[in-house]
Amino acid sequence: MDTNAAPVEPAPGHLGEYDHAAVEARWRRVWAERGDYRTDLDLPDRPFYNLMMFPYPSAEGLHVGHIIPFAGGDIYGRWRRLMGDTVFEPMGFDAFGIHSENYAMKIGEHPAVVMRRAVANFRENQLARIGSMFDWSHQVNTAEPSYYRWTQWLFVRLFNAGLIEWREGAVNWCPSCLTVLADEQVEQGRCERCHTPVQTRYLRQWWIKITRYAQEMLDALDTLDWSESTKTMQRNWIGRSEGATILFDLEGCRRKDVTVFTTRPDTLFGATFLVIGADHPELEDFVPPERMGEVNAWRNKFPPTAAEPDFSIGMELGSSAIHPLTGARLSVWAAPYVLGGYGTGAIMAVPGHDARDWAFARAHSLPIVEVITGGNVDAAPYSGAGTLVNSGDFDGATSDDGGRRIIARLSELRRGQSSVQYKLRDWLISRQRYWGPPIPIIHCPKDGPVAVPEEDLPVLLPDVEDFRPRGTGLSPLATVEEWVNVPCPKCGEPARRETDVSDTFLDSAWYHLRYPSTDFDDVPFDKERTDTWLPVNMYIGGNEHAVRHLLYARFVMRVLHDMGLVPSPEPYTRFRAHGMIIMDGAKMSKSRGNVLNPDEYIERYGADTVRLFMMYLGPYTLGGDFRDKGITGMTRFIHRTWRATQLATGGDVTDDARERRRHRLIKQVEEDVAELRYNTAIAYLMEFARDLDHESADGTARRIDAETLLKLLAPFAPFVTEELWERTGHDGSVHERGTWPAYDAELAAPQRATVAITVNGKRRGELEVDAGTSEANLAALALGHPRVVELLDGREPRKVIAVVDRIVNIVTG
RNA sequence: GCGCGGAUGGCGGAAUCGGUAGACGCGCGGGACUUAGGAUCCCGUGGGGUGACCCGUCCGAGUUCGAGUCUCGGUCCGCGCACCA
Repeated sequence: MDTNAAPVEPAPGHLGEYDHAAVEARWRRVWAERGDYRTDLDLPDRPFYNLMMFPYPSAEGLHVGHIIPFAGGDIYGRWRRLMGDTVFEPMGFDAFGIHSENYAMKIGEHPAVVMRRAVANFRENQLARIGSMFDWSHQVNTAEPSYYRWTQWLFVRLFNAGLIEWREGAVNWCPSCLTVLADEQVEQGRCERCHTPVQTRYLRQWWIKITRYAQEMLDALDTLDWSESTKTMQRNWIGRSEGATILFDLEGCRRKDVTVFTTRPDTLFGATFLVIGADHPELEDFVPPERMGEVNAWRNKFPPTAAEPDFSIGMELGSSAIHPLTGARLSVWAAPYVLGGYGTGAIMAVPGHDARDWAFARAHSLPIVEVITGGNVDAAPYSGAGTLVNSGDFDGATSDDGGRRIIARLSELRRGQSSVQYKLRDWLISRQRYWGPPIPIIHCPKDGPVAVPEEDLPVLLPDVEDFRPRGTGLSPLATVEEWVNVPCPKCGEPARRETDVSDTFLDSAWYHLRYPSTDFDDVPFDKERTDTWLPVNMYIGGNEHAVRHLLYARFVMRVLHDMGLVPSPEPYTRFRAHGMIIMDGAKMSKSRGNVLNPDEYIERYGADTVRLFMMYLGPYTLGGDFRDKGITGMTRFIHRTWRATQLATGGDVTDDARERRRHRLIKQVEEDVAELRYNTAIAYLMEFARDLDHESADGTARRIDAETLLKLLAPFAPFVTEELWERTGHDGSVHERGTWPAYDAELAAPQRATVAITVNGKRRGELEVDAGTSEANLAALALGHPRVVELLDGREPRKVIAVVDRIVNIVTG
């Protein structure tokens, strides 16, 4: 065969030009008109809820990074549909929140106006073009009253269940955003949105008691089919740690005693002082009355949320504590290095065996005692295990055993017990901002905080002109007198509305419940619909939401399940975190100025090409480097498919080798798509398309191979495959449910095998054999191989290892 | 600091249970067709020698007939958490 000959081209015009813009516009229109992607939610055959994290509609629009979840999730959904599932794939908008509000302020427009414009742009100009089969008849928008009415309903239900509390606490205050931030919105002491150093304020706020579910949520992680990285992050965030609580008596202050938490009860005899968190809500109770003023002045002097720990900051309070076993008198300190919000907010300091306590003791000339052998505590803290010394009766015990015995002794004295603590904190949901759902509470002078009756919901967000935050600790809503003043729902006396709005994460914590029920306005989620569709079968999104959104959503689902309102305690059966797309080795972000708009790529190459290209960049769950150079490879692939499938008109249907090749392809693509290994699935399709193209050129290409290629490619490139399906004479859609080709495992298995021959581990030849040729036969064939005979030169091999279909290794002396 | 990933040609990445390293694509080289091509198609492409040979998967040890893959030690990169007692 002349290898340089170009394939025979058909007469010009025969195939038509591939015009991606025309093809995609046409099928977008046809699909919309026919309602191909409207799901019958009431009579699903095999319901499959395929969800992708919804975006917040920023004014900048989508960037190429968004294609990853939206196209990647859609490919999976389209595949499930071809496999026979009734796939529900909705999309919506996380439209409330500080981010949208800040942008509105920047451009001096009302957030509602900005939001409506951004949503329209996202939906009509961007999401609609990427070829995902979103069912827009069930769109969700968290900023619409028809949605946030039910967010408020959820708040009321949580409140009535005793899971929401109004209490004072040290909170993170962003002096630029002029609002409270949750702990997880603070990054290294700075606001995650504007990077301003965060301050601490003491305010009365609304908290959701998520900590009650810490253990349950930790345990249930084992039952979830989620990305391991995500589960690990949740485990770390929940942060279970085991240890003991120990009671110390106090003298010289209002409090009689204090409980501390430690993970090292074996070091109890090394405790030489106590430290109370500087942000402890009841710090004053630890201070002798005459020193109260001095301590408060000190406490207000420094920002407790410092970026870098500073162990020189601390103050001796003047009261003292009594060691529960030795009776020794220990000094009591306050310092910011101890967190008022974790454990009991107070610690016993064991400077010999804890690095932080050691640094503090050194800075303040406090005694350091060795109670565990293994280091030199004068030179450095030793935090490993060892043998107890200077510990009275417990000397000589190991750390483990000593710890257990000390807890037992404390227990007898009613001075301590083993204990479990979690890093997870309660969820602070108050925001002193405008652009969110008003918290549905009315404060009555007589009845205290009263939930707005469910029939009075929604509490509409009043339309105010000046929505900018005040910085007073009060939301802009507080200035709307006619809105704030209402009668108490309980007693009818004059009362005032809560003026804070709730955290955006409350909106997104339950949106998966709303999608199937958007056509119900009397309930947040219809029972039957919810039982049919929940939990979500597949959820795809970024790992940046691993611990907040995903944890809150799990919490809400669990609570609703305990209330008997939803069929499962977990919202998402399967979750996969997609990888991050980087650009020139750097994360894509606005601040780097390397955010790419997908519109121009779709315009230029078409959505099919862009989808394929993005999925081909690297392993889906690891991400990859975006360099648009390689996109031409995808254009070639689609052109090749365009040509090859239209020219494959007949062929020998019974051709055994080609039939085996076809079955093998189906198996490979199916197995890869099931595990989101899109890059390798595409590689197999390209290989197949290349072969088919060559066969088309010499007129032997089989129609069934073309059909198979179109079916397998359909989830990746929905437009062009649909067009070609029609052009190759088919009625109906290539995406029709349940039409994925089946493969025969026997046919998919290779029939011939190339077996390598190695001598002492070095490759010296190969054998072409029937697949499954026995080890004995392989060994015999290998020993008869001329090259092997030559190398052995009459010597007897010491050992011959043969592995069926793989290798023969001959070992000589 | 702690936790979790990762390191393979010029580049992105393949490689099942430990069994032919480099699938597929980009780029590059050569060719075909063209007035031209940054269009399209075909062939080649880890490095070195250029005869069937040697060297090659971050570095160093180890286990094994055989290691990209397993074990131990180290380096570098990314992500997450970061005073959590």
